[in-house]
Amino acid sequence: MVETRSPANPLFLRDEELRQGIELMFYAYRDFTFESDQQLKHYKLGRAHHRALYFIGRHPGQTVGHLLAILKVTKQSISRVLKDLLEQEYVEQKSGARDRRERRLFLTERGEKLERDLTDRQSQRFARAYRETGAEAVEGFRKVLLGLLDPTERGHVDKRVRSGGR
Amino acid sequence: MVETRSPANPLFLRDEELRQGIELMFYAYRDFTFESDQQLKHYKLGRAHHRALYFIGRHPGQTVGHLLAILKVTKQSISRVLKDLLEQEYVEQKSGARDRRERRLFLTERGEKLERDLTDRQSQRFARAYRETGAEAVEGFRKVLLGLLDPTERGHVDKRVRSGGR
DNA sequence: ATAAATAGGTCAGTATTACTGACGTTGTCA
DNA sequence: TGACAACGTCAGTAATACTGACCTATTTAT
Repeated sequence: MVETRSPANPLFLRDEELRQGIELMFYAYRDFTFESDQQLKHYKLGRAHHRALYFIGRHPGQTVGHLLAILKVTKQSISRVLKDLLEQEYVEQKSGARDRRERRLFLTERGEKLERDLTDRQSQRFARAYRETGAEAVEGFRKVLLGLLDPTERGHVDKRVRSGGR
Repeated sequence: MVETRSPANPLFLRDEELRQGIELMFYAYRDFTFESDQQLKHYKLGRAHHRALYFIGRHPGQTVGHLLAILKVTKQSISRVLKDLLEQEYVEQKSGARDRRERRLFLTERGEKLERDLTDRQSQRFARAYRETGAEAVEGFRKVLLGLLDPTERGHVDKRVRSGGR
């Protein structure tokens, strides 16, 4: 390792630069999730519930399968979370009009309120960061995050994100 | 909710913009962790082991307490991970020269090799994203990530990251 | 010299998230 | 009617992380 850390080595900057990115990503995600995780405790819910609430709110009427594809977890894993959210009436299901096997997911009023309560903290964090760094930095931020995605995912995510959820 | 989504509402862009950031962050982190998580299975280790290996490699000789402050977990939580890494001789401890209560942590040769193996995938992902988006975007990316940190953390993290681990 | 504080470890119990594999129901479609 | 798809569920397991209590070794302040 010593040689790749030598300032004389042209690989130094590159490796160092990449590691700085990795680390910043870790630290930012750590702090980004912290506040809403705290908030979730009051409701006796976990981070997985927030994720589900968020994406159901973002893509109202999506199917369970679509949610699974976004979160990349198993259906056994989401089923517990969804069960909790349905029981506590944060989420409701309607069977698909065209294909009645599908269960399309929607937030209830109550669910929308909870989702906002949880996401607001994260939004405020982003608002602060955006305000402090400016539009140009934000544009770079978005570009790099998109670049970090799996190439196969990039198209879907870009479309999903840009369309504002619909 | 409808009113905040109206294009006529000046809050529309803002809220939408913030949510796009939140989502991109989720998607990027999801993909960012996936590959090394797969790799970790071969070694029968988990993501927490990678995190410990990474930061021990990054800050050789740091104390257990320092590692805890970085990862923000409890000592009971890190102890299992550290025990595994010590047993499998990826990490070694040396008691502090000045304060012998401290156990300073170092990667072994073996540990460095494993750490590189795991982190390389993530570095390559960053390298690709950086290459595709350019230096200006990368600068913005870093700025925004720093801005997302807890204000109390920002100083420490910035210093840690910029100093290249030492 | 001794008491308090610090660094670290450990035991016990619990919760959350997530996994694999198997099986069942309902509904679509050829 | 039979294959397949969307979804749910049962059972078992694993990883991560938590709280709380208690212990040792060592440093530091009185």
